[in-house]
Parts: sequence; structure tokens; C-alpha cells
Amino acid sequence: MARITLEHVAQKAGVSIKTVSRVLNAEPNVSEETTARVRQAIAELNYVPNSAARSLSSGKAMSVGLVVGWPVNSPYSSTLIEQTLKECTRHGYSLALFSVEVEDAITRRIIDAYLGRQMDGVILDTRAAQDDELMSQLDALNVPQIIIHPDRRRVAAKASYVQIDNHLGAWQAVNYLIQLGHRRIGCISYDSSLTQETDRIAGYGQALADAGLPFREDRTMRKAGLPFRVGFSGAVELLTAQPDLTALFAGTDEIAMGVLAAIWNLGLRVPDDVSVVGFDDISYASMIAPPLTTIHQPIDEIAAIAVKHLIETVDDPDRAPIDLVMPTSLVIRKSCRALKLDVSQ
Amino acid sequence: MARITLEHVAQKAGVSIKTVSRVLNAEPNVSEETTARVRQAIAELNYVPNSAARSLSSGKAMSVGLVVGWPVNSPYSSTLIEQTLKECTRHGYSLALFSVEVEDAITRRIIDAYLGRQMDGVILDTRAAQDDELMSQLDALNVPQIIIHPDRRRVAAKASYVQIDNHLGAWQAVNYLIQLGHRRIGCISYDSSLTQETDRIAGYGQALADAGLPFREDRTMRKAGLPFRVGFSGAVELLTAQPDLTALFAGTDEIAMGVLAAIWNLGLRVPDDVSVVGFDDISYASMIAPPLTTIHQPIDEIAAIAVKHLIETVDDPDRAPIDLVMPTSLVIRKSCRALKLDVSQ
DNA sequence: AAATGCATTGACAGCGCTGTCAATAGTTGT
DNA sequence: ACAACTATTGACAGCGCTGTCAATGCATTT
Repeated sequence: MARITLEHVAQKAGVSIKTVSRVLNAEPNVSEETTARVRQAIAELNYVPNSAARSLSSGKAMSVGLVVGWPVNSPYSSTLIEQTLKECTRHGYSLALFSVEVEDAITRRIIDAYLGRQMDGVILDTRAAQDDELMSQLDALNVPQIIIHPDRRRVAAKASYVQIDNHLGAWQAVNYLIQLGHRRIGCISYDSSLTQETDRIAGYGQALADAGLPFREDRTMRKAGLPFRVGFSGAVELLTAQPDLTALFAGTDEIAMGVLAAIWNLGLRVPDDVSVVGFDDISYASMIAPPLTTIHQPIDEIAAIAVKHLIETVDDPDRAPIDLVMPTSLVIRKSCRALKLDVSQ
Repeated sequence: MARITLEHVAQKAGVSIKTVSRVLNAEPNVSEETTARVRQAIAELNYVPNSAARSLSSGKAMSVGLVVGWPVNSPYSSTLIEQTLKECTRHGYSLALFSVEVEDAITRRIIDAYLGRQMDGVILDTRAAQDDELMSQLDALNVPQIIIHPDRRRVAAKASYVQIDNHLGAWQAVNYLIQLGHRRIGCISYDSSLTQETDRIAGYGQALADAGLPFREDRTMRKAGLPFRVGFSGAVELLTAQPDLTALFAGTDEIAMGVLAAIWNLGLRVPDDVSVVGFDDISYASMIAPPLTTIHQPIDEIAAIAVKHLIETVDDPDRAPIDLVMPTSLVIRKSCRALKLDVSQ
């Protein structure tokens, strides 16, 4: 299978390779007839431009990096990857994937990928942007970057951000429970200093405060470990110590899944005995039983914006950085019940 | 930031660019002193070779494609992606990801990626290799390929395979239940014509037969839909119609998770009232409550072999194809109990 | 009719590397 | 001491594309 090049197409269409190149890149100033002739030749020869030659010549890798901040096989990360991949493809870019979890020497790997012109810029997710060594090297090279769910702003560097308001999201979740008539609401989350976690807990507290309810430390479980375990053991402890809790707010949907298992294990039912709200709206949330009421974060939109802005920044380094907060929304499914309406108890 | 090239390194080390290239590629016939000098220069200049130039010049993309056969955010796919990525990185290759789920014109996209020299070969997972259009085009171009979990052999083409024995795996699972004393065992799986699913059901039947137990169609649920739902509704139906079942074999771990939820919802307990075995050993399996006894399939090894063999085939097109069956193993956790030992009932 | 402008096209020089082949130096054999 | 070899190194030609700039043709202007 001899490789088809511009040369072949040009010959077939009876034009110069530069003209074929123009048609390929939709550059102006090519007559319609010529364009048609070239397109025909391209189609007939089934020509696809050599991406390496393109990159070398243009100096653009046509690829963006994504550094995920959690295990690749977590629901959140894999959805982010899926959406980012989709957006890259749409823009004609390819995606270079990196994971802080699996790779040693991750900083080296990412920097080398940039230096080796394998990517034009990088999207950093949550914990990926926590790596000071990585960030300072990225800055030193002035690598176009956008951070998803930043834990903090980076004063020195010219970075862009896309995030959600975790505080508000948690507030929406807990406020919903309060509206349903719940008064004794527990909270289960990670024992982490990430603002993502602390904000969600703070939002829980805020919702309580706004309703004139007390924030009780003994109703707030902060546990370290695997998400499901955190939810399971957290719920067991909380419900054993305080059987009068009628609702539980879980810091993530994965935690919520552990919470559900715990509730069942205690011989209780969801939502009959205990209502549960999660956070993130991972794909499982709608699939499990009962379908989980949760706070949706628009990963698809976040990915779309991140990719679009990053590419724009690559094309125009003077592009102004962005700092967007995407809206979260309450998705009501079947894991909560209204207390007041239940006259049978 | 001026880009560092071979030229700069060569100048600094006082050699020709070709010699630097030799050191870079570990080619023979470079004296130790020269090598040291060049390495020093590379380190000092923080030089990283331009991958596009490399690809263009060598004609190798140094990249392999992975076409996943399930949603990217499924536990199986995301783990496969993670492991494949790891192996590619280890070999100095990059990974180009494709998903049959999200992408329209997937065939076109993959073929173009190959034609555009963005990848040297492709790994096809399960359903990805079911696409006749894609496969025939891949064959026409003689694209190096390896198929993970093939549904069938492809007589015409020179393809390699890595798979597991689904029949045996299911047999291991069900035989374990039988050894524990279970006699009335249900099976819940997808209503699919994929051999992956039919083999697992057949393995279930075989284990029963080998123990002299009857295979009963009314104990075998085949349902279409989302994994969790399949498990949930399948288990509800099965256990409602036949409350005397003491164990359930789920076709996948995701199905098993739905089964667990269903059992709890029916007011029963795992493993006290019903034992459950899954298949796949997804990362969740060990995290949930109770930790799921399941059949492990070595995705890490499968990915390692697939990547290694594919790269070898790329480097040597005459490399003999492989057709490997990787061993599955029973992972005993906490979702099954021994019936005979339970004297209290 | 000459001058000007614009749309269209092509020639050609790289981009940064690898592959080929020639050149050089050092070593061994006779 | 000279031929024959081997180890080491470099010169140079591409790989297939894009960017720059010049050339051409034609319509418009004065």
C-alpha cells in the first residue's frame, strides 16, 4: 500500500501541491472549480494528510493533554475523559492522556510531552493542579493551560479555570432535604483538605444555618479511604449512633452508593426510612436502585469549554484567561421522600 | 522559549547531529566518551526530541490505537484504558483512543487516523471488532491489529487475539457455589448474542450439569438494558418467583451490583439469605458491601500482552499472530456463604 | 492604453529528525 | 610495512507538509 501524498493528489487534480494544501486547510483564494477538482482527487485517492508532516511544518501538535486528578477508572475521571475526547475530536485535535495516579515521574512525562511537541497545551483536573513541581515547570515554559476544579487560584501564572460552586451545590442538596421536611440531616464526606470537600461540607452547614437548624459536628462524618467504604462505614456509624437521622447528604455519588448499601445492611430502606442525596451525578446515579437524587455537575459542558478555550489560547497566546463557574443543578430521582406528606407515620 | 533541536545539542557536545541522534536512539557504535558528552549536553539543554519530526522521518507514528467496545466510563473500559495507557507509556508509545459508543463515523475516523499516520496499529476490544465495515477496511489496509475478547475468529485476516475463557470462568463461579452446598442457583445475564454472554450462561449450565443438577430455563434470566437494571429487575423477578433460590450467579459485576440492591430491597441479606457471585472483578467489586466474590479477569496482563504484541508486529510485519487465552480466577470475598456449615437454619 | 488592484496559483525553502553511505581513524594480520 | 578490517563519525538527502513570496491573469481605474 503505497502512501498517498499531496504530490499524488496534486498530479491527479492537475494543480500544485500548495493548492491542494489550500483546499485541505480551507484557505481562501481558491477558485470553486479548482476546489471541486481537488476534492474529487482527494476522495478518489482516499487521501489523508500525514499528521506528523503537518505538525512538523506548522509547528502545532494539534493535540491537547489531559491530566486527570483521580484514578482513570473512577466514574468521574472516565466521564471527563470521554467528554474531553469527544470535544477534541470535534475540533480535529487528538488527546494525550496522563494520570497522576498511575504514572511515576508524571511531571517529567508531561513536560517532555510538551517539549517534544506532542501537545500544544494541557487541561489539568482537580488534584493534578496541586502538584507544585509540575505547575511551576508548566509556568516556566509558559504552557497554555486550563484548570478544571482548581483547589485554589494561582496568582503568579496566567491560567484559566472552569469549576463548579461546591458550596452552592451542597446547599442545593441539603436545602432540598429541608424543604422536604427533614430536620435531622447527616453528612458524610472525605476527610480531605481539598476545597472541593470542605466546600461541600460547608454548603451543608450553610443550608442548615439558613433554615435555622444547628450544625452538629457529631452529625458530620469525615472519613479517609475508598469512596464506597467511606460511605458505608460512615453511614453505619452515623445511623447507629443517631438512629433519629432521617436524611443523609453524601459528599459524592460514590459515597452515596456506600451509604445506600449501609442503610440496607442496617435493615432500613431508602427512601422510606432514610433519604439520601449525592453529589456529581455520575452515570451510575440514574442506574442504581433507587435512582439517586443528586447534584448534577455538567462535565460535558466543562470539557467542552476547557477544550475550546485551550485551543483558542494555543492559537492566540494573548487570549484573555477565563474563570468560569458552571451551574450545578438538583436532579430529583427516587432516593428522598417528603416527611411532612407522610401521614402514615 | 526557543525550541532546542538536535543542532543545538550537537553544537554543545561538539559532534554532528547524527551522532546525537545515535545516542538518542541507543544505536551501536558510539564511543563511551562521546555518549557521555552528548548525554550531558542533552541534560543541560533539557532537550526532548520533536516527535513529529521523528515520525515523519522514520515513518513510524509511535502510537497505537485502542478502540473500546463499551462506554468509556464503564468500569471495564476505563480500566482497560488505564492499563493500555500504562503499557504504551512504558514502551515509549502514545495512545490514541476511540470509542464505538460516542463516535459517529467511527470507521472513517479510525481508518483516517491510520492513513494519517497517527497510529501504527490498533487494539480492538470486544464489540469494536464486531463492526464488519471497520474490520474489512482494516484488513484492506493490512493494519496491524490485535483483538481483545473476540466474539469470533476472523478466518480471512491475519489478526491476533487475547481473550479469556468465559465458559470456564462461569463454571468456576458456579462450581464454587455448588461446593459451598448451594443447589438452587439462579443466573442473571444480558440478553445478548455476544459469545461473551452466551458462554458465561453456558458455563453456568455446565457447572450445574457436572454436579448432576438440572439446568432450568426458569432460573436463567436474560435481560436487555443497563447493567445495574438488568441485575436489579432480574433478581427481583427471579427471587419473587422462586424464593427458594439460595444463590445467584451474575454475568458481570455490574449486574451483580444491581442484584445486591434487589436482594436488599426484598428485605433479604447477602450472603445470609442469598449468595452472589459476579464476573470481571471490576475495581468496585472489592469496595462494595459486602465485598463481592467474583471471577477475576486479568485486564492488566491482557493490556500488556496486547500492546507488546502489537508493537512487535508493527516492527516486524512477519511476526506470527498470537491467539492467547488468559486464565480467569475465582476471588473469594464476602458475598457467598457455605450452606452446609450453617447449622442454625 | 497604461496603470493599478485583486484573485488565483505555483516555486521553493524549510520544519527536525532518521537512513544511507562515505570518510576517517585505529587495529590486526602477514 | 602494507593490506584488510572494524569501530566511529559526519555529510547529506529526504520524510510530507506549510509558509513566504513571487508570478500570472484578469478586471477595474484613470
